[in-house]
Amino acid sequence: MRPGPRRSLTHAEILDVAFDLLEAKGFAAVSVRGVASGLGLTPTALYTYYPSKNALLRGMVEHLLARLDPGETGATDAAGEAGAPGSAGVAAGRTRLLALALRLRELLTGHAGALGLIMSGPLDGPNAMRLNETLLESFMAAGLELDDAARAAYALQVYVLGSIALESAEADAESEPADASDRAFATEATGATLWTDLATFPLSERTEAVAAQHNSTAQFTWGVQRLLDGLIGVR
Amino acid sequence: MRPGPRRSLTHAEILDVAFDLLEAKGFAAVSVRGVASGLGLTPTALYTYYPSKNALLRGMVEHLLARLDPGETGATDAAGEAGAPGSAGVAAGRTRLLALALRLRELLTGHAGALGLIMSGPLDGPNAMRLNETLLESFMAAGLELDDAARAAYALQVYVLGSIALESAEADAESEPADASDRAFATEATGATLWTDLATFPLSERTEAVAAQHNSTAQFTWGVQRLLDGLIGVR
DNA sequence: GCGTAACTCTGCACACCGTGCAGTGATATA
DNA sequence: TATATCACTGCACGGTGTGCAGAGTTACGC
Repeated sequence: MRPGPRRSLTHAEILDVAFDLLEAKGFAAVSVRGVASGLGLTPTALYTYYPSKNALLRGMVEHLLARLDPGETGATDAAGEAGAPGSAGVAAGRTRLLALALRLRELLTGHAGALGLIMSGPLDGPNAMRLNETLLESFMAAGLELDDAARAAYALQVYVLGSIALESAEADAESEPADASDRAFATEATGATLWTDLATFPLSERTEAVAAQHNSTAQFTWGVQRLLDGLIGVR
Repeated sequence: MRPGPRRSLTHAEILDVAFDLLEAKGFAAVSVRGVASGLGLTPTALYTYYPSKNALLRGMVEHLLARLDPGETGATDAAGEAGAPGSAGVAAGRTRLLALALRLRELLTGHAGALGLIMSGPLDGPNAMRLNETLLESFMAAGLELDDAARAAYALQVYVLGSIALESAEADAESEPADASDRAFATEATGATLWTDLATFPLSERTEAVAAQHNSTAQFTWGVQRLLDGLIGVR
């Protein structure tokens, strides 16, 4: 056993406080000082547990992914091994993939600004690897060969994270009341084009109703389904 | 004409300095103070041009998107209008979509940490709208009906941005030399699982070579192609 | 049993951040 | 020419991540 006094906190306690802060006050409120004071100790004491704020954020990502629970591993196709995957295996794999995508989105949108966490580093923790492994299994159960499964697994993660990115970008803007003036400044900045009316873009105007629903679960599901169509489709 | 002294700077000059900073020192270096000093004036003077740092960032997004140049509008299918789109129109639409996706990615990856820009607010500037309109046109040229085109356009943007997100997350980590210790802390944080060897995930291990190429243009193109398969496919 | 090394945690400090506010000087209009 | 309006400066405030020195606690080798 190592010398020195015992630690007064567990990493789990720290992460819980961090997530409380994230949910209550948003991503910007997750500061070293904020978390530390929430735990009743000095900011620098936190550096005993995590070598940097970034490491803290990465720990949060893992903590989140630990709650993913990818379900049973692809035992269904373990029987059929190298044989041609039956259509039942394909359907099961696809169902599991959609469920994973939805669950992942749910986890990430549940905490405002979770995207900032993911951008704190690559997804290479054990739980992230577990997710990747499950995705690979599912895609192979759906009939893909190994290398394509790897690409497909990455593509699916890309889609989910991109979805979160655009969603949170829009969510941020809603909290800001100064829409018009901000936009005016921003567009004036480009020089040439003044602020253009929506009517200038006829197609965009006619799809306004659809665009308003872009962040809904239904349209997220639609997008994932189309992506899966392309990924595990005939070609 | 309004009273008061003339402005000494144009918005374009400000944005140029901001982009220089972005490319040279990364997203974190794009600070109000940094940009201001690069222009030879006081931080608060910048607030004459932009009401907030966020407005500056949004201006940068528009500046970037202005260089997108979506090419000629879908004049090819304007002739055939409501008639069934010929397979030539489909191919042309698809080609244009892929080109747009690649160009967008190129623009965003060209500047390190451009994702932070996009997350500064929704993509609702005139140039973003122009992009959206072009995407809608192309998807309709490829045979989609209006509402599906809207969903597809959003899905494609989601994919491109997600791709950038994961890419920049990995790029950030490469600049950090303290890999092992950071990771150790992060994974210890989850409590249960210690740092697990790659061998624990057999499929991930076998796809390591493929995963190493995830951020390449080739695999980005592969993903977009699969997405387009699903979006404009037979179903 | 005791020194010693290792460890946690505090206090202070630094450089930086976004931005509000008051003041100064230039400028076009009445 | 007086005045309102603008660009811009200087100062200040409260916040950020984190490096460094020291104080106190603990387990191990002698």
